[in-house]
Amino acid sequence: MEKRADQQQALLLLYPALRTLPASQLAALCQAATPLQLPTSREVFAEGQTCKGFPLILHGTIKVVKISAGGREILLYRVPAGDSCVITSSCLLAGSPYSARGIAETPVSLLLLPIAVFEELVATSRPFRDFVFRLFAERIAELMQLVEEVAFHRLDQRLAKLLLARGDAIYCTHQALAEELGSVREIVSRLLKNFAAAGFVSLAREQIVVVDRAGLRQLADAGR
Amino acid sequence: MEKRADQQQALLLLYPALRTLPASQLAALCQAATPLQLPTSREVFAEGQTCKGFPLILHGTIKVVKISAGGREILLYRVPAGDSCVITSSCLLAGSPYSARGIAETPVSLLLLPIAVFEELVATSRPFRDFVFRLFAERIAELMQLVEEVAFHRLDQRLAKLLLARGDAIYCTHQALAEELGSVREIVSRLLKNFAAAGFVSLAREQIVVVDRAGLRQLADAGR
DNA sequence: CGATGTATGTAACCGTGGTCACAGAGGGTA
DNA sequence: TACCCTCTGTGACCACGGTTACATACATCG
Repeated sequence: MEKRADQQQALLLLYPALRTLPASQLAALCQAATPLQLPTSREVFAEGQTCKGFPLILHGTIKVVKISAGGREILLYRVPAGDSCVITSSCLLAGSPYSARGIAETPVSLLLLPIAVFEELVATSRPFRDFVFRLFAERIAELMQLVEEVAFHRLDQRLAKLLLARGDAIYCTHQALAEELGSVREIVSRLLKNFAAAGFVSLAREQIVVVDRAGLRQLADAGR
Repeated sequence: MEKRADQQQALLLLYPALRTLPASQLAALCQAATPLQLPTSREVFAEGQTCKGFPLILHGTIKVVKISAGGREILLYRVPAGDSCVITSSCLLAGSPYSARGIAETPVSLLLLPIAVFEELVATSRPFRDFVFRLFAERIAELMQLVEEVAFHRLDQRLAKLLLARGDAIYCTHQALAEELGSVREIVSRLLKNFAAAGFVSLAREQIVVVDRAGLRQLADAGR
């Protein structure tokens, strides 16, 4: 099978933790895993749902969000290729249901490892175990940081930081930025207008160009 | 050593995950661990610090908080006896520094496991591994919930929820409640006054008695 | 070309919650 | 008793950000 061999290659490139596995175990793993393709905007998992396996993401990114009663949305974190969605791991390991929604931000292809396979890997492979722990640790640190920002930082600072993290030319709608921040479109538009007036960015339809990174940086870091 | 035997007893009671260890390994573990006593308000770890070991808490509770530039504080979670501070685990496993502060809320006694011992336990003991994973999973779920609440819920709702979780008679200052919520004393006082006016609670110095749980509940759950 | 849908600009309005500045009140100690 | 310290009450004030309600711009498609 050409296809399957390619898949193994891709897997090893993205997940160095799997490189130390004996070839037989790797083959067994690929055998047992379910490959899945998800279109953009497809819901990967819903809040309150129990979970089916441990996903290894090969292409694309998944966003994990909380949605408020009023329909507002906030991004908790992203899961890019090479990572796995720890919220899923959470469920696997604690047996608790999901507490957020996962949505494919791009077309996504992933391998879904059955729970039994996952548990065996964690038990037998030190690199894989380290990989999983590291994922947990990073998510926890990110989430703690997010709590601090939501609780203590003004929206303009959070928006500035978001823009800085996105590179110099950002192609997305104000609505999308608002959802990432847990706010609403009008406010993001207003703040962006201020940024433009201050010469930090220039605006066009579905496009924000960062002109003065230093200025934005200073705003984002004000009072820390 | 009487003392050491007692310690092992306490450990097994609080940490069922350790019960399956062979006696020899358990003894070695207790041998290698450093017992620590911390007074109330002692800082257990600071933000940005790298970490010394994996703590098993025998008595008391530790609170983990973020502190804003302006000195305001928000509680991320508590670590009671029988748990371990996963933020520490995080650091252990990811090698990253702490991203929050830990403070003893009561007098605390704990055993600090050296990293090597912790890693061996995780590698060899399925119950211990499950225990650690479960801690991670629970913290992540809690933190996601916290993000949602801070981002989308009004302070009166969050305060109501906090009171409900604390039982019928709550002995603490408004300042302490404010710090738990990431707010300030004046606002908590104002909201409590409203609660009292609505007949939900009765107030005295360092004391809040919940009179109408149903009323508080309804407020806390409004719009979900 | 006009029509429709999506993204953006923008103004008026106001509720929540944070800041500041005090005034009392309760409780312990000299 | 007088003193002091902590906790609480309270009012004025205001900034941030969310809501509502439109008006425009821009793009795609029939």
